[in-house]
Amino acid sequence: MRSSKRAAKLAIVKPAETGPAVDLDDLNNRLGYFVRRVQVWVFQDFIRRLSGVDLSPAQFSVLVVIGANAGLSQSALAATLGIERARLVRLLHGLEQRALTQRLADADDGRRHALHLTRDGRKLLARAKALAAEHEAALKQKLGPERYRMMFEAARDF
Amino acid sequence: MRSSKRAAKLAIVKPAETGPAVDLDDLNNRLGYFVRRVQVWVFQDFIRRLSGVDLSPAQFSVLVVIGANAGLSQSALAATLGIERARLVRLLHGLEQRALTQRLADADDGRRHALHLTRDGRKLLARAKALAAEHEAALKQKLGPERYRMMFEAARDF
DNA sequence: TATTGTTATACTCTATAACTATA
DNA sequence: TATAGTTATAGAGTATAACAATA
Repeated sequence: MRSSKRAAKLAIVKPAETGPAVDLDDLNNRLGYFVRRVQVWVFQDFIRRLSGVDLSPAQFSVLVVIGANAGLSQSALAATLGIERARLVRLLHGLEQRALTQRLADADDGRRHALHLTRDGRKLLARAKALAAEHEAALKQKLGPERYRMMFEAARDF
Repeated sequence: MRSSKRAAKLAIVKPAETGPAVDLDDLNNRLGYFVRRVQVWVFQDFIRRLSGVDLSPAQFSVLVVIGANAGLSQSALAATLGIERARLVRLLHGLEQRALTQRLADADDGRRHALHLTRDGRKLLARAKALAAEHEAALKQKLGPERYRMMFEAARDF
């Protein structure tokens, strides 16, 4: 990726022992196989680009949703993102230790925690959103504009 | 899903505390977010449908590729599927314990293992392929024919 | 020196179950 | 009874590093 220009120019770097090309057989007809490949690329690129703010895809999505829905409960957040409530506890614990989020007492329901971003959380989220936008542009370039638009239209609201 | 007809008819089952609908904010503009949601659904459905043959998506893909490329090396298999060589070792160990795969000595290169399916492996793979085809049909139905075709065209060969 | 397969480690994610406190 | 948050556990998946055997 990084040295694609030079590699294209030199071209003598050995084709990575390409070999006879492995047959994927039935996997060629399994959409899930290719969706997974896209997803793996997305996570790798996302993690790399957000390494400066040290946020995983899951942590980023949690901050985004809290930021746009201040005061929501952990259950609501977990259900929205498809994360297990049990896992969200540790996730929030990590974010809270970094002073990015807060769990406040919910006025209406003593069982619930009202989730909020701290001032630091809002600032970091703003930086993270900018990096996530760069990641999105990279994905668009990787797929090409047509395939990107097509996949978005097909996957939206799933 | 299973009781969608009855639920639509009764409708009194309480809308699962739908609430004010959580705002996804920027996530609505992140293709990776929706790709991940599709991928999670795919894995869950796949695992459930192949529970009878007790194969994970990774194990299935390994059997398929070995089946179509008898004698290939672990490195080639790992590179093809994007699996770490180290992880493939344990994966193959599990399949070998179930007598589904074999690691034979490679005639040309003493370092390599030539991977093969056993007779049981071929038989189980045939059953698994049929179940995977059912999963594919379910995914197509879940997405709808148009979105399925669109996503496949966009994701193919990624 | 580089590659193949292997072992080991650590961390994340997923899936459960069980517990508490509130409702 | 049911729900919200928590703790604990076990199994996958991921990412490394290091090693022996072979090239």
